[in-house]
Amino acid sequence: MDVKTLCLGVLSMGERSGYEIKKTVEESFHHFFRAGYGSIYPALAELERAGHVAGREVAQEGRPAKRVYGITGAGRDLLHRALAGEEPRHVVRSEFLVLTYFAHLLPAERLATVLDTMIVRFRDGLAADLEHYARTNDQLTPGQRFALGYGRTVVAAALDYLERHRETLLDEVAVTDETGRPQAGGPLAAAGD
Amino acid sequence: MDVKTLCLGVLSMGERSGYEIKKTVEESFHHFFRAGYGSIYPALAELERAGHVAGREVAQEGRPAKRVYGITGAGRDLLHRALAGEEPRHVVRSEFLVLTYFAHLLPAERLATVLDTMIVRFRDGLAADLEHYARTNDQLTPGQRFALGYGRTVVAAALDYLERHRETLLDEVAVTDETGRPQAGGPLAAAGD
DNA sequence: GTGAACATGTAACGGGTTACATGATTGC
DNA sequence: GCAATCATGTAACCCGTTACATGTTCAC
Repeated sequence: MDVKTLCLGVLSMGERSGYEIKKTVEESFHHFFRAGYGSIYPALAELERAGHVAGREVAQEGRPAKRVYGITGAGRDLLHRALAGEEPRHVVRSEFLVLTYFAHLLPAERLATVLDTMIVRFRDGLAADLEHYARTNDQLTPGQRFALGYGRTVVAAALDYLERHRETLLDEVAVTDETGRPQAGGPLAAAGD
Repeated sequence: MDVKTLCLGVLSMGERSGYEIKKTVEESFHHFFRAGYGSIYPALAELERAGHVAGREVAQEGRPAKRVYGITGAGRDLLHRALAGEEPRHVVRSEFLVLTYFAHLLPAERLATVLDTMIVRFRDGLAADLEHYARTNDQLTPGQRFALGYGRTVVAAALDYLERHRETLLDEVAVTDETGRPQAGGPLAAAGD
C-alpha cells in the first residue's frame, strides 16, 4: 500500500489539506502506518492530476492559507479497488529488538538507556492513545475502534513485557562474557550446577 | 540499521553462508527484521571488500558448495560501533490494520477472509515460535531470550485480540452504511435509544 | 524427470526518507 | 526579535524489493 491509497482513505473521511492529512495519520494510524510530507504532497499532486481528488484554496484568519482536497467519485472507485486488491501484510522493523538481541555487545549503561527509552515511549504513547480514544470513541466506525483497540492492546502487552523483564535482562547480561554466555565461575554458572 | 550491520551481527554468532544467514534471520529475527537474498549477498560482498568479513569456499557432500563468511576483528569493531550508535527505532507497517480501519469499505466476505488469514498466520507463527524456543532455549543468550520472548508475548496478545473481536467487528460492520456509521433504523441505531 | 531445497548472484525499479527551501502568523 | 506552529513544496539519495538468471543435489 502506498501513500496515495492512504491519502485517498483519509480523504474519504472528509476534506483535508496535506498538513492535516499528516496530523490525522499521526493521530489515528501511528500504530501501523507513517507518512511524511515528502511523500504526502507529491501523492496529493499526482492524485489531483489523475482526477482522484480535487483541491481548492482556503483562506484562514490568523493562519496561512491552505489547500484542502476532497475525494472525487473516481477517487472513491480507485480507493475501493485498491483496498480490495491489498494483501493483508503486517511487517515490524525494530532496531530496538535487534539491539536487545545483541544485548551482550552493548555497554550495560547503554542497554539500560535503550530499555528505558522504549518504556517511556510506550507509556506516553499509550496515555495519548487512551486520551484520544476516550475523546473520539463515540464517533468512530467499528473498523476504527477495532484497529485502534488492536494497537492499544499490543502496546500495552509490549509495555508490560518490558517492565517485567527489564531488571532480569540487565542482571543476566551483567554476568555474561562477550559471547553472551554465562561467565565461568559466575553466579549463573554456579546456579547451573 | 541496514542489512550489513545485521549480517555482521549474525556472523558474530558464528560462520555462515549467505543462504544460512537468511535462514537464521527467518528463524530468529522474523518478529522484527527481514532480509532477502537481494540485500544479503550484496551486503556480504561489500563487507568482504572492506575487510569486515572473510569468506572461504566450503565443499559439501550431497549439496552444492557454499561460501561461508567469518567476521574479522575489524568487523567486530564496526559491529560494536554500529550497535552503539543505533537509535532504538521500532516501526510497524501494517496494511492489514489499514484494511480493518477501512472495514466499512470492504465487501463483508473479504473482511472475514482478511481477519482469518491473519489469525491463521499468527497462530502458525506462534506455534513455530514456541517449538523453536523449546528447542534452543537452553543455549540462548539473555538478550536472545528477551527479544524472542517479546515477539512471542506480543503476537500472543495480538492473536488473542483478533480471536476475541473478529465476530464483533463482522457483526457491527454488517449493520453500517458506506460511511461506516450505524444505519438509520438498524439494530445499532435502535440500541442507541 | 520433476519438484523441492540448496546455493549465489545481478540489475532495474520503486518508493519513502532526508534535507533543503520558503513563507505566514502568533505568542512570548 | 525568536521560537513554535502552520503550511507547501522539491530533489537527491538510499536502500530494499522484485524479477531475472543459473546451477547442484536429492528424493519421489
